[in-house]
Amino acid sequence: MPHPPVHSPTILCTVDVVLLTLTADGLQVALLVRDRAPHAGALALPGGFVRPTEDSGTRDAAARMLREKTGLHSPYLEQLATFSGPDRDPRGWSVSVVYYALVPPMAPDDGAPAAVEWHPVDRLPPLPFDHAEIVRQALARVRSKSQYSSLPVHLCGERFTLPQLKLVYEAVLGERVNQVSFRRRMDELGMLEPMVGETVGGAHRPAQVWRVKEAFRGELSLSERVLAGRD
Amino acid sequence: MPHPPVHSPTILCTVDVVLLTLTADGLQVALLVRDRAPHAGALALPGGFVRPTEDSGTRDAAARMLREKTGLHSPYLEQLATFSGPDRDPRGWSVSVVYYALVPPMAPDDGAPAAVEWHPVDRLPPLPFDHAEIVRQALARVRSKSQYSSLPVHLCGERFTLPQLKLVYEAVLGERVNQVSFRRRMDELGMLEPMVGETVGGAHRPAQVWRVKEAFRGELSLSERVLAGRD
DNA sequence: CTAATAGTGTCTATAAGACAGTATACT
DNA sequence: AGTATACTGTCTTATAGACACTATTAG
Repeated sequence: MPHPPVHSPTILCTVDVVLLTLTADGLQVALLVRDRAPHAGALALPGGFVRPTEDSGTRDAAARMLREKTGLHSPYLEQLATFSGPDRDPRGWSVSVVYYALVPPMAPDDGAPAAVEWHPVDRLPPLPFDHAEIVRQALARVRSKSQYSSLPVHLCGERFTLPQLKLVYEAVLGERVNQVSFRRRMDELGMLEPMVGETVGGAHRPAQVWRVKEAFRGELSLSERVLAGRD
Repeated sequence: MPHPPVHSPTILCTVDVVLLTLTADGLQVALLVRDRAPHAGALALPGGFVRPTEDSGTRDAAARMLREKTGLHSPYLEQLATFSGPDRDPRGWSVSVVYYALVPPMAPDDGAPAAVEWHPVDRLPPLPFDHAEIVRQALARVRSKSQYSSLPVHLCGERFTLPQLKLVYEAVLGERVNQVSFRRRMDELGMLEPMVGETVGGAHRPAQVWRVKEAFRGELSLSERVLAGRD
């Protein structure tokens, strides 16, 4: 049986994850202090080697990386792209399959190891490898997909109000969203259901609480049209 | 210096290419007869092992694969996704970074080795590995991107008429395109320039010949809106 | 002149945005 | 009652599609 070119130098096969959340300070990306060379001590994306004995695929490896390194489970985990080349990792020719994940903002000690540092995506520290470029592409993807899909709901908790969700879209897209159109679209998508009777709101008229319908949980709703048109 | 887990079984790192063209019989995908195990003799996507000593990245490997196996150079070559797992290749745990390419229909003996077989995408023979799924995803991507970008121009030759280009969009999208809207959009994109004086057309009014402007060649024009609305 | 395709002008339908109104809480 | 926010009704504007008209060629 013919075999791969064993005479060739080994290719390092890794997975990296761009884990994003949204706080009052905008989109944040999870960074970890690397505990080993190369770049020991530096802040970098969670990642590591694929383990053929454990992982059933790179997606599985990415989920494992999240679990082991951040203590998180993200229901939304999607492949971004694969980065490769002889120079991106000083250890040798490497291939990194990159995933991105979106999670709701966490309570301060919500099981996440203290090692996780959240950094605003527009004020990142210098990152090792090609991680800066990877984050840039992840952001572009998230912003692009948010135009015509329900992606941003993964940045909300399980229950949310439409004004809250609108703010999330605005934060991700970086521009104002038309209130009337936004509500029309969310209605047309048919993806949300009101928690009847449940409202939240402090000093003024309380807002209806919604959640994603069972059938739509875990996957995205795609729209033919732009979901969040400008105001 | 810490090293990758050398005790782990090797991960096979490969590249596959979904090469598409458009003929009167619709979208066609390039298949090659495999000359070695596994699946020797079967029709499969062009692909092979990444060669760290030769390739500067997986994109480069994909371009090499195209060149070596089909004799073609495709100006449009984009990463589709990466497929991985223990079972997709009988030789072991593998990662395949898949690219897709679009080329104009070729003259019968335009340098392509005889080994290249073009098959209509909607009537493919059984394919080995996970190549059927890969082709499916490539088609979905191409159709999706054609909605709002100039992608289909890569299926035309260097010069084309607007009626021809409209037919290409219709073939890719699988639905009729509104003539007036189509011309409006192509005009607004500002990507095409007329070859003044050049027209083609047989028995009736000849059509203006166009080409992609220098500045837009090699890259896509993206539109905020749907490029090819229904008729 | 006819036929057939290329290309345009313009009306209509649809969808998005603006804006102002009503609704409902807390003070 | 006042005020601030939630939500809605409706007018205006922008964009897409339908349709018919003109343009240009061959025969």
